[in-house]
Amino acid sequence: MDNESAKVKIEDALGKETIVMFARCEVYYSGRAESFLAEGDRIIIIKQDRTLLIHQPKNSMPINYMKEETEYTITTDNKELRIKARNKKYKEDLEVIIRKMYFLKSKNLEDNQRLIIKGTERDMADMIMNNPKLISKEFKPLSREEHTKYGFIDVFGYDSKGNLIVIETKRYVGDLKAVSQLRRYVERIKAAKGIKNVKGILACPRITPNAEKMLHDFGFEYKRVLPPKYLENERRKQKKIFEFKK
Amino acid sequence: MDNESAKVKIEDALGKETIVMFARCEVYYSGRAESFLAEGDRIIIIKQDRTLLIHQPKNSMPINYMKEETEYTITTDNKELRIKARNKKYKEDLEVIIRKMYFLKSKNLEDNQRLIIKGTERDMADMIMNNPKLISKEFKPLSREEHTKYGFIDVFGYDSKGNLIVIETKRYVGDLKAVSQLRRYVERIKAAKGIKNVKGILACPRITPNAEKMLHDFGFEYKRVLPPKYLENERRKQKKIFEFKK
DNA sequence: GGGGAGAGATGCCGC
DNA sequence: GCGGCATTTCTCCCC
Repeated sequence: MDNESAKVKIEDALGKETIVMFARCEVYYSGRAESFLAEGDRIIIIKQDRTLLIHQPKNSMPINYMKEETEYTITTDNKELRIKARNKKYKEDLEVIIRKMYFLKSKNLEDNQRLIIKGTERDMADMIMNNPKLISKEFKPLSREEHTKYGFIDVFGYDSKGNLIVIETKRYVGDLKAVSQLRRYVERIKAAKGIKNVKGILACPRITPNAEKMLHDFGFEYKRVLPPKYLENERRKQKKIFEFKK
Repeated sequence: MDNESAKVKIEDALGKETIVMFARCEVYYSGRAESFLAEGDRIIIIKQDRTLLIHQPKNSMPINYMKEETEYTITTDNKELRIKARNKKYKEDLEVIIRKMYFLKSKNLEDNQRLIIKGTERDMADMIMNNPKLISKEFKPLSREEHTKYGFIDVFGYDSKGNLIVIETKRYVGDLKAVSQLRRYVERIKAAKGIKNVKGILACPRITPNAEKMLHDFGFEYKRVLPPKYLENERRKQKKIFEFKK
């Protein structure tokens, strides 16, 4: 395909059809950072919302990209096709210099579906609210997403001894960051209420050794809790996979 | 294209060529979480390293995906083409049920280039190491990436009054997390060295109000520092963009 | 729009 | 492999 035809095709499709190209190109980016990618073969996608994605033939992340509502200027001569992309909102500029267009295709795609997802940290906190015994027999939950100046508490409550309880949940591994987060909330609650009997609990399936050490240094507790999806997996181990489908 | 031909094309290209499809499909995923995506038009990509990407016609993130080294099983009948993807390492499964294959293309792409990038947090810390006056006239840097049990310190040093200095850098906005991080390091240094005269400095272009409050609560300092790329931008404001293109 | 935090985060580096 | 952490993070929610 010659450069002039490619230019026309892209301009006609922009904002109406999703465009996919295989092309040999180099890429310049300037915005939140600055980057340069030397010549190589890539997949270039311009979506219907004017999102730009440039993918190398390996790895899952795009090597360069621009967000939705980007403006495009296409220029061409005998040797090159240049796609200049500018996003005013994010103050970003990107230029693709295409040295060889192997292939270009565009099509209007219709898709208004949203992903339905289960097994998130939110589900985990909800599970604890609904079944506080997962933390302990004494735990009484009060609220979810309690707002403090120093952030939001996942689950907030008290126990039979009159202690306030701050719970931070993690769906996978509790790490140093999670302990820091918990500490911030516990101290904020102590300061805000002017009391000292506030306990911190980190609820997650696993914890790193350093995080556990730090947790104990500050007098907090680790409570092993599995996210809801694992429980479901337990229940249907004998059943076949994907049975959750709707 | 009939399902049987598509199946053969995909099987032939797998691991050798990058495959791009426009297809009407639904998607099931089970692994770290579980998800379902009802029928719609999407771009499906299988890269040469067996990475799978499914993109809707809007937004920059893939709606579903599988990592490199995924194994594929393609099955078909008159009505559907099913792509079953399994990743043993990450214990993830995904299934794409294609109801309409609009288009399929594959090609071997050659690309061994790596992105050259400037203006990262690492560059910012390096800049402070090389030009400590950006922090203050008294600051003397000692090391980058100093390791402690509670994490790595971006820039570590001392001042003319004999205080140790811990600097945490952020390339954009300093937030509560950044202050927590700084605090962790300062306390760790105090504990490890058994001393009290350790100062914490958060070096970044901007800081959130709550973070600034927390910073002052703990006796730390905010030092406004711009990442190197902004400085370069200043220098070449009159020049045309993309001149950095090395 | 800013602030705060999760994400099927991913990717990088170090041990 | 795990740990710790930045990311052109992105996305969502709430004020």
